[in-house]
Amino acid sequence: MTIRIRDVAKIAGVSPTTVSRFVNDQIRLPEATRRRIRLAIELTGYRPNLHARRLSTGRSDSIGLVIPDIANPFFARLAAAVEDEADARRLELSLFVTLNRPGRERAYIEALARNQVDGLIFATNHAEHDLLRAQQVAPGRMVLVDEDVPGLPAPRVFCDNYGGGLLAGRHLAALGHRRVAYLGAGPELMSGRLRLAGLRAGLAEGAHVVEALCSYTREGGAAAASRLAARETGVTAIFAAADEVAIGVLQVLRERGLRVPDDFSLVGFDDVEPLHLFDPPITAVRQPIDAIGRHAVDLLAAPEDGPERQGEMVLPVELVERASCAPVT
Amino acid sequence: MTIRIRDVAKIAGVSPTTVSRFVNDQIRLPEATRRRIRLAIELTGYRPNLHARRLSTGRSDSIGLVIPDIANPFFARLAAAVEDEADARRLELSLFVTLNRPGRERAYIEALARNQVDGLIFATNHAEHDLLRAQQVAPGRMVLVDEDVPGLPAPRVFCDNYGGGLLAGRHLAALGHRRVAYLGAGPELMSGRLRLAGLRAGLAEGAHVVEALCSYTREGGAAAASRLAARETGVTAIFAAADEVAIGVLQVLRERGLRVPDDFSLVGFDDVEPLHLFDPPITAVRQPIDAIGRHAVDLLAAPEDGPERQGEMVLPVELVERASCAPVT
DNA sequence: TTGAAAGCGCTAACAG
DNA sequence: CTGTTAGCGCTTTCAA
Repeated sequence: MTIRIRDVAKIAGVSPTTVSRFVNDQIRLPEATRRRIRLAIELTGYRPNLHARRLSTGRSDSIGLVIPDIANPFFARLAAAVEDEADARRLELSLFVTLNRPGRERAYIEALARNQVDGLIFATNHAEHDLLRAQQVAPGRMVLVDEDVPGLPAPRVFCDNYGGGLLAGRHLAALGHRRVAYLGAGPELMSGRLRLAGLRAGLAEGAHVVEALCSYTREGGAAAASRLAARETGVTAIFAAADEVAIGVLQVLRERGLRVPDDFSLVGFDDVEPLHLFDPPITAVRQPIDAIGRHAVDLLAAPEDGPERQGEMVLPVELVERASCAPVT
Repeated sequence: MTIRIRDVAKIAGVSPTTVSRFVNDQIRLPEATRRRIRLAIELTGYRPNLHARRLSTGRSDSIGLVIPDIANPFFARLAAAVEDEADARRLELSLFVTLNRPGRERAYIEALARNQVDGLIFATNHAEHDLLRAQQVAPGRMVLVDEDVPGLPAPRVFCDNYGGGLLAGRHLAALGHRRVAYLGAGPELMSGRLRLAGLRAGLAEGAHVVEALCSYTREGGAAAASRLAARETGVTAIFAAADEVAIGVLQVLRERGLRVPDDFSLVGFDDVEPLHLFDPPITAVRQPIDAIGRHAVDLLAAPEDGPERQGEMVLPVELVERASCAPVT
């Protein structure tokens, strides 16, 4: 007992075509007819069947957001931005969580290929990119955010990773730090490569950086911090290349009775956690997450082959100074 | 130049029906036939068209999660749990964010009515429920979580709000607090009503609670704390009925040079933020967020009219003691 | 300006 | 066990 478009048409005394055009707002009708159709719709409680429309048009007016983990505040914020922009464009948003599993990443690209969604905003946090590169992705239907997948033909929206590292490095250098630890992703990830390079560039000539590579998670940060503590490195400051890493570091430091900034200075990256309420408030590089999300949706919704479909968009970061960095004594 | 099921069928020398059944895994075929079909699919790169399937079956194998705000860590965690369980059941997840706007809430219920999704997991944080009650919701297609909508015919999954308040109240009572502030939603919301009632019940006979009602947001918490500070209440402890509220409180307290727990004891609710790293580490009632999410999906996926389709599920909470509460001096 | 008719690609009765 | 046939409900070309 579903109401079909032809039921409405019959009642309104017009053809299904006319009702369809009316509903989709692509026809100008005499007021009398408008009223009759409107009435018929009201009367029957007619609701267009989305699946039928989608089959017919081949579009779904929906996009997918592919991220490693929605419980991670960084991606949650990104999702909020994407959702808001998508909603403004009347696009439905599907949430695709990968947990960094290649199988899931492939499945979601597959979903795109099946037209389950019209486009994909894709963020990945792991280095096994061969799987992705092998996939055929229709042009204009995918945009990469946060992290690069070399060779994948899609526009990109990143923050200024190098600039962020640079800001952190200079800040630490100004405080006199000459041995600093880098905790974050390795060079196989663009973000790791760039943040580290920026850090190096920002530090004083001849300064030394100790690398303790880890994933951008609390566990990763904690493990890296433990490894670091086990060695005699002479490090006086720590650059955690993600807030989650900083949290892991903080946990380990606290367990060992080490204090920030007295024993180590610390700077984070992302600035999405309530870092200002921590003990101590944490200095961090702030990512323009909202802008990243908005631009990504923009690119997906932009007219095919527009000029902005190409290339890479790099958004500026800023350093938010708080109380976790002190001059070296 | 899309590959249709009949192309595959032709190549494999069978009927479309057979291919359909094969693809949907609802037929046992001679190995030879299996191979021919598999080969044809491989050869053509055939991908079933989801929209066609959905139109044909009337199902979409997708559910929607309706929440106020995905950037709120509580809902982000809930989303993670829901996503995980949905994925395990091969259900697609649409993210519907309302920002507590009644218009959006209605739109998403509408999406359900249109079969855009098969079911809805619905969380709302505001009191204007008339709009919702007015909507017709097909039975078994919606489950309420986190907050109640009186009169809406759907199963419910909540945490033990009363029990949480009780735990907080007893804890504070044991420390000798006799004047405590409640910061959170008012009685129009089930959570507010129950958490407050629990708190009252947990406190000592004759203890006094000062209500400073506010939304479950940082801003709400900050505003309520400011109002509270402006009055001479003699309060020695604060029960923030959500982590976000506690964060707002902490901000205001810090600005005014007030200290926790020296000047005020503080207990939060949810325990989803990294409260253990705050200054000081915050005591809080912990919600079983993952369980809530899983059960919600369960209920949606459960066979129609199963026994568990009815009624209300209340999941236990626990008190996580940290350093934000001190005995009253 | 309006409508008839032909799909969109798949599934599921029903018949063989 | 396999295939034929008739839709699912909408959009859209094309003709009137």
